[in-house]
Amino acid sequence: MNIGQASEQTGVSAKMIRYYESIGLLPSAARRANGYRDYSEQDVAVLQFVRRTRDLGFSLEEVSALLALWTDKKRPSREVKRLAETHIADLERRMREMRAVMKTLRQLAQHCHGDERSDCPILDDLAKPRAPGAKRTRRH
Amino acid sequence: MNIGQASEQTGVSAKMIRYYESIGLLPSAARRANGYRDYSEQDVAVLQFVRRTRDLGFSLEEVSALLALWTDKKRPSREVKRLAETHIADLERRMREMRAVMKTLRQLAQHCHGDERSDCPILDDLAKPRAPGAKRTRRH
DNA sequence: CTGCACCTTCCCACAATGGGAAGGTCAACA
DNA sequence: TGTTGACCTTCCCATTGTGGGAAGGTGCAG
Repeated sequence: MNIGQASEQTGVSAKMIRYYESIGLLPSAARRANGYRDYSEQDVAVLQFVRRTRDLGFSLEEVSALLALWTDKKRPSREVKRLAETHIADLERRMREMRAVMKTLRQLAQHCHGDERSDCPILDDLAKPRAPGAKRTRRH
Repeated sequence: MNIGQASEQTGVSAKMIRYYESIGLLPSAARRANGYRDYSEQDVAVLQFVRRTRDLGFSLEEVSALLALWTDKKRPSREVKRLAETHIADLERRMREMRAVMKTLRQLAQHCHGDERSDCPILDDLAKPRAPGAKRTRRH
């Protein structure tokens, strides 16, 4: 089947399918005489695997590792579990950070009257030097 | 003061200060005879404002809007509050998504025995077509 | 044969940030 | 005085995923 059909069946855009192939996440697709990529049901299954793991927030690098584990019939399930748990821990850390930020923001918003008047505790507070312990955390 | 001092006092890297200036988030800094940027206490206050709003997860675009509201003495506080609340709602949405994903992942991890054996329900499950209602949500 | 929908590759853009090269400047110290 | 090292300057490149679009080939339906 053409890349368009494969895209439709998996929810992965044609653009991304080509990109995944170009970076080596996926093996080179079979080609037909006219140069069009040709996808089998097997290929579609792999794309669905990628789609699903991406939906769960795994990075392409992690997807790649999971894919390798998936196709390696002899790997121990321990590795898979470790990957999943690392990812869960990461999500937990990010959620803790977000909770703290939301708490601050809610407090700020609560004290802002939000009307025609121009004095606004939110802005006053934002202008202060940063809170102790605030970190340069990169969200991904 | 030099950009290095300004960076140290605000926690914004010199690289980023120059970048913020280049994209127009900050006005062009004053220059000394030798071409070095020269920062006043006022400038440092603005940088601290930026730093703090960034820490709270506002995008540069949102920071830009907040900065404009901050320096416009006549703006109604309603606008600021709306921006903050939009941001809070966005964080809440993302946290809901993350919670759902974590629930799925925890269930998967729980059923994976995680030992030497190779059969692994995580991978089996990931290989299935995506769950109904799964969306292509962009995290930022 | 024409038109349209598809495919191909290639380059550009985004958000924010860091890395580093190549070169100018300044202060301190021998 | 000269050198050294810590600054500063601009400029380009990489990152992570994704989309947009150009320029050109293909295939099918009317």
